[in-house]
Amino acid sequence: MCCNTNPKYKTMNRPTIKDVANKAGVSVGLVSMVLNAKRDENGKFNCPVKEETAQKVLDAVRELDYKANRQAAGLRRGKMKTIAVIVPDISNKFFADIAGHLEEAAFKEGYTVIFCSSSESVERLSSLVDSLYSSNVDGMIIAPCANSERIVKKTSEMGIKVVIMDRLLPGLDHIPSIALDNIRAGAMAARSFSRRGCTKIGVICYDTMISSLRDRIEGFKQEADRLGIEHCVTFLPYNSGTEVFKTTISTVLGSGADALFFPSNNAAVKGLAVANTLGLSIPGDIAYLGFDDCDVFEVYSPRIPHISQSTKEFGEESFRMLIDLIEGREVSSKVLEPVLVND
Amino acid sequence: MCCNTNPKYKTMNRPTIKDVANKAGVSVGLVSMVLNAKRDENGKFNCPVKEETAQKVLDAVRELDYKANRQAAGLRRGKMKTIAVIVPDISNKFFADIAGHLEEAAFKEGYTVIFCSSSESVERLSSLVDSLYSSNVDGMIIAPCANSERIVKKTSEMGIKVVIMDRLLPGLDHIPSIALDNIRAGAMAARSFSRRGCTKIGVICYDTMISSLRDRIEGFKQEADRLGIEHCVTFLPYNSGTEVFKTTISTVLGSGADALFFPSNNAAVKGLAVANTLGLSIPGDIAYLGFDDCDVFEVYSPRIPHISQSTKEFGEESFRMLIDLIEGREVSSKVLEPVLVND
DNA sequence: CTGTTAGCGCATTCAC
DNA sequence: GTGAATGCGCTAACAG
Repeated sequence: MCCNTNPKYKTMNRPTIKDVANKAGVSVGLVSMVLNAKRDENGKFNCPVKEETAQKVLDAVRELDYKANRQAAGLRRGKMKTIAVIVPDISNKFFADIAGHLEEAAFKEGYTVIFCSSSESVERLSSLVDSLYSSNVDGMIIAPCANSERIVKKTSEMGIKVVIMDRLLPGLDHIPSIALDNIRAGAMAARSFSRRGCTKIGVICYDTMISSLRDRIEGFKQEADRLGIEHCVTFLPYNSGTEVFKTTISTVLGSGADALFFPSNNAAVKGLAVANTLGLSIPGDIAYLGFDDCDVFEVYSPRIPHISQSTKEFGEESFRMLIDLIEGREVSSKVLEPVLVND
Repeated sequence: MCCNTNPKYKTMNRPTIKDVANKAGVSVGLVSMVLNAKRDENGKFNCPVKEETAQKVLDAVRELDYKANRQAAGLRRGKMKTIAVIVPDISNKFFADIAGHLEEAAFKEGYTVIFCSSSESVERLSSLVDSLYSSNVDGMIIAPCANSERIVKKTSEMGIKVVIMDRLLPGLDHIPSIALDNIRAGAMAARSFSRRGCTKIGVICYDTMISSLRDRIEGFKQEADRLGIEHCVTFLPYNSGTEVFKTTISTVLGSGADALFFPSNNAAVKGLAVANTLGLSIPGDIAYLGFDDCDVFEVYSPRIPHISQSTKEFGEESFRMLIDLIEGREVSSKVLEPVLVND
């Protein structure tokens, strides 16, 4: 059926460009040309091939169900039309949503996206970068985990096009990034509680030292101080269990807090469940403010106020930035605006 | 710095195997040999190279920070040491967990895993398969969406090694699959309610016609009938909003049901939130049974009973099956056992 | 033990 | 407009 019958190279038995050329009665060069030619709005090829020849090629392609080998093309061209996205935790809804929008945007431009999860581990991130580098991806969008500035720096220095997402890294200002204005988000939170007449706010979050969380808390503190609102911040070990949340929330409320602010989605959801367990009515007994667009916030009755970041913007913009970078255009970092929902 | 200075081929300016060979003062063949040789437990190479030469190569690799080009290797070898996993929804915790375990298992064997999400769309699945096929992945693990038997069949016929996961497809018994004993899971649910003294059970789920859901309901019905327990099943449009859940649950309970069974995780979580909103106490007012290991089930007080499938087994076993398939070994389909938790 | 070399599938000059 | 020839980085076969 196919031309590649040389038993020495037991490559998959697929139609190659040569098979197409044979079937169409033209040369491989022509086939390649036709297949890679851009078509204008009328469907005409804007390359020097006879319309008739092009049709023969297309027919052969269809008959053989030929699919180009991206590997060979990439090898020859030096570009794979593939980008990789590395997030700290693909099971986090925020990143999963971004992944969806990113894929959407990339698909439209003919790019393939590969998703990987670093599991908040520097070692895993490092090994992922190596593997993806070896696969010749054209670029990477990285939401780095804590303490990964060395890896990300190295990645960029290896010549890989990199866009940093969601979390900023110290000392890497020269690498384009896209992140929320987290300082502003924190301030927003403080003002929201102020409007609701709260007097003492307990802030609860995991103690992962990532910039986004740090900035949210920093922004919150500054604005709360300015507004003269009392507050206390509690850091919990990463992925603490229910019991830890329970005692923490009890303690915080026992100390006189009338409001809770969870500056990250997972903590906010867990906190909500625990508040339920403790028989707390929201907003009856305490004011609450979560982060990101979690289903539960909308499902709750009444809806839970939260600060939202646009996963659509994150996905689409980060992709655009990376493509600009890959294609040699000037790219500058981007700051997204937080939005208060259900306030 | 590197050898590839031919401006005609503007491939990425990376060290190639040739650079390593030059630096080490040996031939490219030797470098390839050393780099691909397996090492026994003592770290010795079990291939005919002098220990000393091997060391020279390794040194050169380290100095140049050389990383092999998998593309070229894959092209030449006909194998990419890469598998793809396509799930209907990467933001579903069940699949996200499987993804984690799969990656773990694959990593140990030197395989790279690519995750993709079909968004429950046949068209998206089809385009993903094409793209992955073009990338020469060695095999795919597919959790198919509804009505995708044609695509999966075609994929398998194209010569791609395929393992079907989680959901079975009619007429594709010749393709190895791994799935839960969903009939049994359904029966388990019925018996759980029976033990708890429930008399009428409302079953609520999305109306996606996938085998897993169908079987769970089928198994439930059979066993409930055998036990003489009343039941009624309500199908909701896929991803229905809160309001739909609210009215449905109200209706079901209004009709005299004293228990709710949600045979899929997302519906179970949403149902739980809505039950909260309605002021229902669980298990005080109604008995509840969810599916899969969702955080909220454990966070709730008292814990919510649910039927669990081992994502670890799914991940590890599906990978093992695919590798066996790729390496030409005999592979037979696998059925996993459900486990009742918090009962 | 080690060097040499062909060719994987494709894109791209350069002739004609 | 089209065909032929070259080489991307690598592995595997073979020669020495």
